Amino acid sequence: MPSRPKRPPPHVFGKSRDPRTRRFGKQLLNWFDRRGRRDLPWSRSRDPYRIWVSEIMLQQTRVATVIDYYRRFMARFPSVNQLADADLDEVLHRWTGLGYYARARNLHRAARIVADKYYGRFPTDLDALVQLPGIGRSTASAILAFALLQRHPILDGNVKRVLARLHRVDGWPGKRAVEKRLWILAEQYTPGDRVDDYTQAIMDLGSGVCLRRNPRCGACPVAGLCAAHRHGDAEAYPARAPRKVKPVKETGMLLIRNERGEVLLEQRPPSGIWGGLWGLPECAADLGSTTRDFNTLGLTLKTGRPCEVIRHTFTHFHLDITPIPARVRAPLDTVMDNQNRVWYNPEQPRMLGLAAPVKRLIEKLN
DNA sequence: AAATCGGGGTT
DNA sequence: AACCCAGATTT
Repeated sequence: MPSRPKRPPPHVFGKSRDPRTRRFGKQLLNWFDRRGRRDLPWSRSRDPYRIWVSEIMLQQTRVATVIDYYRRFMARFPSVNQLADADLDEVLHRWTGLGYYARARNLHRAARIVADKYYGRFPTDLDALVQLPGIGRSTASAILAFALLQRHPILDGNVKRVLARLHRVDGWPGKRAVEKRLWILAEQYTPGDRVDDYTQAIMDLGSGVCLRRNPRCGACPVAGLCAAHRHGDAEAYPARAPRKVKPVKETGMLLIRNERGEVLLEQRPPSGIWGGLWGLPECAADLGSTTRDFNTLGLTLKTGRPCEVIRHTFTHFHLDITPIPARVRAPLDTVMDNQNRVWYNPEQPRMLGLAAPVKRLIEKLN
């Protein structure tokens, strides 16, 4: 555990900040001192590893869900070296239920880089941290602010909302110009003194008070400084993304059972949809009942009547999946490539990361 | 059904 | 620099 660094003296920063900015920080920290949560497993930690894992988990999941996963994850991988030594499949398995497996893969990759290149110690400058997979500017800043009390602004979804309302920033934050403006505001407001508390406070304000809908402006410590609150249109900020029509794509998924009731899974290519996860072999959606050779699988299959289509929706398209049950009639000469294929027993799930709809389909087999 | 969200990737 | 993409959950 790294030793706790001293806080920079207050006079180093903050003297030149304008009164409004300082009032914001003061009122926010005051609120945090009274209402802030400090009882979470990663709260008050100065260990970059613990902070990093919590930040990655929290990117995609709410606090209440993260707590248990975080405890288990930390119990199994107490240090970055132990995470680096683990098999990816086990890391993915421990992640099952949190979703967003790409982040677990990045976590594992980054752990190996930290272990190999930095001898298990996290880099202490922003640029080096941002080089690590899965760590962008905001996450890197949060790690350095919490672990080393370095003054860096963060800009996660909660902070974006707070700042967009505070200054009635027009436009969708997905646009470069809007995001840039928000980063400038974030930089302006970030204090040198108590940067860790400030960072936690502004995130908590966004997640607990400055809600996307029905913001609790009555409970907000900085409502008096908020332009949107003054105009009574807080909910209009930040502007929402322009929406588009989602195309529908179709695929068939083979539920191939063997005589032991196991189902055949394939590991997907490392990039693209469900990258690196295990899934069912795909085929044409309109494959009828038939017996035919599947040369790529090395099997002769008898496919049955297709099951009901399930729709899985991504940000950009709908995927209509037709599950097609199948039995193995005979192995072909082609050798099963054991690296990428596995017989999976739904009764005794193995340590594999499964794509969400695949998991649903397999669970329905029981 | 729509909105959400930081990071990665492409042009 | 200015986009688009992935993925799963909540509302």
